[in-house]
Amino acid sequence: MREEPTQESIEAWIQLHRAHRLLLEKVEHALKNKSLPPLAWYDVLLELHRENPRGLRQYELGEKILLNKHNLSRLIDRLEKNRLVIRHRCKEDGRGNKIRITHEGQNLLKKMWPVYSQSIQENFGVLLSSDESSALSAILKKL
Amino acid sequence: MREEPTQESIEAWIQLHRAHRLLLEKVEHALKNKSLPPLAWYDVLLELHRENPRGLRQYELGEKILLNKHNLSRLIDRLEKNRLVIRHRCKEDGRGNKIRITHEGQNLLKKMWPVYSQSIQENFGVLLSSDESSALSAILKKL
DNA sequence: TTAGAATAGTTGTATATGCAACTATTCTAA
DNA sequence: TTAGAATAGTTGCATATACAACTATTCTAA
Repeated sequence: MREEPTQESIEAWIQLHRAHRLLLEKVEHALKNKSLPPLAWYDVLLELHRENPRGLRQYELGEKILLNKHNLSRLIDRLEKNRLVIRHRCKEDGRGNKIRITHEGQNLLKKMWPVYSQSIQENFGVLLSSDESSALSAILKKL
Repeated sequence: MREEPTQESIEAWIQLHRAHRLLLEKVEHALKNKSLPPLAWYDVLLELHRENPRGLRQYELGEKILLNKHNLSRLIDRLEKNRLVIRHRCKEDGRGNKIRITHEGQNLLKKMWPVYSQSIQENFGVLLSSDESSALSAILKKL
C-alpha cells in the first residue's frame, strides 16, 4: 500500500528543484565573474569563522554544511593548499582533526560576502516580499 | 549604492539551499538503492516521452531541463549507450540533432516513477499539507 | 585487560561537471 | 552571391563528486 504523492507536492518539489538550480547557477557565476572561489568554500569558511578561534572537528563541519566526509576531506585539502584553513591534529582524539580558519581565510570571507549578498539580493531578494521570504523559510524548515 | 539583502531573504535562501540538498540526496539514494540511474536521466526521458514520437532538438531539451549544451551532449551519450534514446540527424537543420526516446527508455521511465514518487512522498509530501505545498510552489514560481 | 566493533579521516578509481576551443552548418547584410 | 557572424553540437582538459576500501584510533563488553 504505497502512498502516492499529491499533485501539489510533486509540483512543489519540481519548483524547488528548478528554483534552486537557477539561483545557485547565478550565485556561482557572480562569484566566478569576480575571480572568487565557489560557494562551498564560503560555507566552510563561515562556519569556521563562527567557531574561531576554537575551530571545529572535521565531522562537525561536515554535519553543518551537509557534506560527507570523503568530499569534505578533499575540500579541506584545497582550502589548506590555499592557506585559508589549517588542520591541527586533535589532542583529545587521536583519530581526528581540528580545523581552524586562518587570517587569509577571514579576508577571503570578507571579500566574498558583498558579491554573494548582492547576488542573493538581485536574484532572490528583489523578487519576493519580506512576508513571502518568511513564509518560504517557515515552510522549508519543515523539510 | 548596493542594495543589501534583507535578513529574511538570506535566511530563505539558506533554507532553500539546505532543503534542496537534503531532498535531492534522499531521492538519489532511493534510486541508487534500487539500482536505478540518477534523477537527471529521468528528467530527460520524461521530457522526451512528452514529445514522443516527434522528439526534441538537443537545445530544446537543454532549455527544458536547465542543462548547458556540453553537459547535455554527454548525458545523451550515456543515455544512447544504454539504448534509452536515439540521436537522429536533423533534416531541417544540418547542424542539429533530434532526440527520441526508445521503447526501452519508456520502460525505464515506468520503472523509475514508483521509486521516485515514493521518495518524494516520504521526504516531502508527508511533511507538508497540500496548502503548504501550493504556497511553496506559488512563491518559488516567482524566482 | 583485551578482542572486536565503531568512529574519524584518507585515498584509489570511476564518473560527472565546468570551461574553452573546436567543427560544421545556417543566417544575414552588403 | 558571398564573407562574416551566429548557432548547434562535440571534445580535451581540469576539477569536483560518489563509492568502496583502507589506516589509525577509540570505545565497549566479556
